Amino acid sequence: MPRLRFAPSPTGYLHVGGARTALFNWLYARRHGGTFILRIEDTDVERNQPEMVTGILDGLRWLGIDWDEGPDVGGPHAPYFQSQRLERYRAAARELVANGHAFEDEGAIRFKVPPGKTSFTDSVHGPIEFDNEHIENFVILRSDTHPTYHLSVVVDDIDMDVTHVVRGDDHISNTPKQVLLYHAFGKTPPSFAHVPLIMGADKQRLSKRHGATSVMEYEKQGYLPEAMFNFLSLLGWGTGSNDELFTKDELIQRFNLEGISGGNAVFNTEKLDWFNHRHLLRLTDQELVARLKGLEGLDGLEGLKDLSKVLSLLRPRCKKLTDFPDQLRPFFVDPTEYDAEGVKKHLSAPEMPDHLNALRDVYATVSPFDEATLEQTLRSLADSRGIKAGALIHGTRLAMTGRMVSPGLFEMLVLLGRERVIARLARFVSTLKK
RNA sequence: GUCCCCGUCGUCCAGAGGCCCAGGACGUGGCCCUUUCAAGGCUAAAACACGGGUUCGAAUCCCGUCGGGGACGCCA
Repeated sequence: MPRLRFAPSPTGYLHVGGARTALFNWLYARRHGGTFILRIEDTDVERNQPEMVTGILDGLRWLGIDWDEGPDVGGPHAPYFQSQRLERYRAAARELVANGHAFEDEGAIRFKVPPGKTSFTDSVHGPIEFDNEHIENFVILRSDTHPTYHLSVVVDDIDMDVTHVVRGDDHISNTPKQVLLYHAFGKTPPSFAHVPLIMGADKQRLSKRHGATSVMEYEKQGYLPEAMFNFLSLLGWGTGSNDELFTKDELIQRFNLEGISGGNAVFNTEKLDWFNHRHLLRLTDQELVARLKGLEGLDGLEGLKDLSKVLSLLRPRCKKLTDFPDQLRPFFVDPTEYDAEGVKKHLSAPEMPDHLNALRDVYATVSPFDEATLEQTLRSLADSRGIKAGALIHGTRLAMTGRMVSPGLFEMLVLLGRERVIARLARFVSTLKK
């Protein structure tokens, strides 16, 4: 059974690049019934920020990536924090010195790179070969007796029986050093898959100046984890088909290392938005309400009359969760202000208040109070008064929402109910007369 | 500078010698629907970096050039 790991160092939040790497590892492990390990590489005392561990864990959990071994859950190879395994690395370094594979140098221990070539087969890039003369005798144990990255990953990956290393492209040139270490320890290297990096719109490596790069930032902005998951998994990987909209399970079924592309991928927020919209549409009402919980201005959402109908009216108009509060407003409170431009555009005719009054009168008694009847009523009223139905519709929309844009008017009227419709019309007319 | 990776529409992905005068998606334009805004339907524009080979035949293989990215730390 394959064993894979995601090994972040807690020097910052979980960014989309790291998340994508974790995702591929997880997908592969789940696809093949393997094990997914989370290991914290916190050997750099200087840059390490312990509080970031929580941030990274939260990011993974939000995406729905769980781990079989690692922090919180433990496992047969605990501890999963490198800072707690220092003795192991020191022993390993001593072993290499004893073997003649490493030597002391100003208090540090360096690996003795042998002459020749070092090669490995990458699942994404195929065979890759480096001439050892381009590899310096690299440090494996610092003079403060902390291990360097190369030593700790290799020792841990050996100890933890890691079979597949899936990581960012930027590690390709580190790989020969690590392969050399495996050989020095008398072990066979795992298989490697180096996935392309995620770039910003300017094709530069993703960084703060590209705006949101933290996974949790996307949660704040109203993105769904399943949408982010779907989007990220298809950044640098293709299923081979033309379909793109997938659930997590579908992605697991399809995932394979061979489908990972060799070139860098640009993070396209517009496409993320589209994925989010589509996944939003797939949510049941219950799920949607649960996701919406906690957003400002949505107190009492669950008790809203005809909630399900209201939501289906708004769904096509929302890309993100954060779009809902604003769209939902008219269903919670009467408008207190009316779009000035809209009033000017649609209510400038002096007889408009009268028309709206007349509409209010018929709406007060019309029955049934349903879409078809309301529309018919409005249209024949407009007819008899010699005005366009559109004029009355726009005016009524302003009265109901205070705005120029809204979902379909008649659908809204029904959901608002006779009382509110009448009251809002009356209020709007009195405002107009002032 | 040295080494490594990569190079198909603006972007993501398909294409693993003839099925490709290159396909899907996002975005963009147009049309339809329509009470506004969305959504939806239809449709259009849009790419094999360049130059040499190999081959009856190349987006697909080889070489070179150019371009992009990455690595060259007692960071990970």
